[in-house]
Amino acid sequence: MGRSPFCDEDGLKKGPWTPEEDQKLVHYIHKHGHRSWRALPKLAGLNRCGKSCRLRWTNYLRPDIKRGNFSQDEEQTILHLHSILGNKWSAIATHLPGRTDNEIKNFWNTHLKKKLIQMGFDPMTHQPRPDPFSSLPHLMALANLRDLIQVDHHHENHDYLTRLQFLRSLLTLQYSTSSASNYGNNADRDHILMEPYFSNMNTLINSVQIPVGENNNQVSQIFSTTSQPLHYHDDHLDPVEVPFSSTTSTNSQLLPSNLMTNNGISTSTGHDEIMGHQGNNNSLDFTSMVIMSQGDNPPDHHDYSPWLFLPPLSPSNNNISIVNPPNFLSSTGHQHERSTSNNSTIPEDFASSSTSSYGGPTSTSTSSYWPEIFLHDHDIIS
DNA sequence: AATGTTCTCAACCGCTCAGAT
DNA sequence: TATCTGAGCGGTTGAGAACAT
Repeated sequence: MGRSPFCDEDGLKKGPWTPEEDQKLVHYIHKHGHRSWRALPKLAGLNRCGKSCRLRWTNYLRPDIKRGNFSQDEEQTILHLHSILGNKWSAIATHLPGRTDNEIKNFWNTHLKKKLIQMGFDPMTHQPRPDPFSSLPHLMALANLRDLIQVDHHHENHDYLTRLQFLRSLLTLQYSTSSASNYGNNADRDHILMEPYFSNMNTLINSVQIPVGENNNQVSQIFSTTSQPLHYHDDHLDPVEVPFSSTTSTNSQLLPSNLMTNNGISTSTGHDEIMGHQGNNNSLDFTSMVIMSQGDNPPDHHDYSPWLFLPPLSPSNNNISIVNPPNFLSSTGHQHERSTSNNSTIPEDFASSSTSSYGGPTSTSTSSYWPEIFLHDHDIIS
């Protein structure tokens, strides 16, 4: 591990230490101590800089260094101290005899941070993440999500069940990307994007109100088999609203590259954007995915917020459609009227079934600033 | 078995700060 | 007081190990 050997411009060696170098360093320090790290290498016969010698000694060669895995007690101590001190690794290390700041830092970055995230805590604040739905548009930007969502619906009370199913799909996605730790590929990126959801899974689940007296078997059924796909049965599932709050126009950066083409359409609603392919017939084709965000409502317009529809979730219908609010601005600034959308940003079969929801929040919406996501009962995977 | 991907952690880099001059 | 110097700290890197396909 570490770096390959090479020398700096002064001809001093860098990279991994050899056993011979270690021996020289240990021997010298045992005999003379290390009053001056700068002078030490020359005196010890090492072709290294003093800084490198100090690091090697303090992080590896020091006789009181403890090796091996961190114990449960040590782990708890690190978590506790980190919640108080933050990334003050040297300060934390003073409470863990035999452990170096570097070792603790590495342990934090490779284990404890992930652990906290998976438990639903912010690794920096150690607090549960607030507003679990706040980044839902980011979630929707993941094209593959649809392919991961499996619905098992047997119950008429589909509101909370659908929400749970939605969360269940998140779990699936989390499992599929949880091994990613770097930022270098799409899977990693997806995991990073999804992390707010993953990290908040418990909060998300707890946020779903299960009606008193409901049969919790439904719930346990959804979550009991996180590695098994659920199966979809019901043909008629009413829309369910999933609120989420505002995002910024940088959302477009989160879109899959296949939507960032010249055919891509960006409808700007002040701060927010919707992206999708321009398909045949000048219609928006969101068969791949759709990103949706909460738009501001300028005072002179009724509602600029686009509405995202996750339509017909069925094996026979793979479309994800976008339906515009009464008025919205295109990327060119042209204002579109609801009435001019015949040809057609609104799928005909969809428009009729969801007209009652246009033009503003429905009676069940909790906030006019919350666009609605309609999870329909045909789609989301076979 | 070969190849690709992810994880681990030793080591480096750049910066800050305290003490000396 | 201003400047210099060395030690230490936190963030980052990247080779090799471990794991997955």
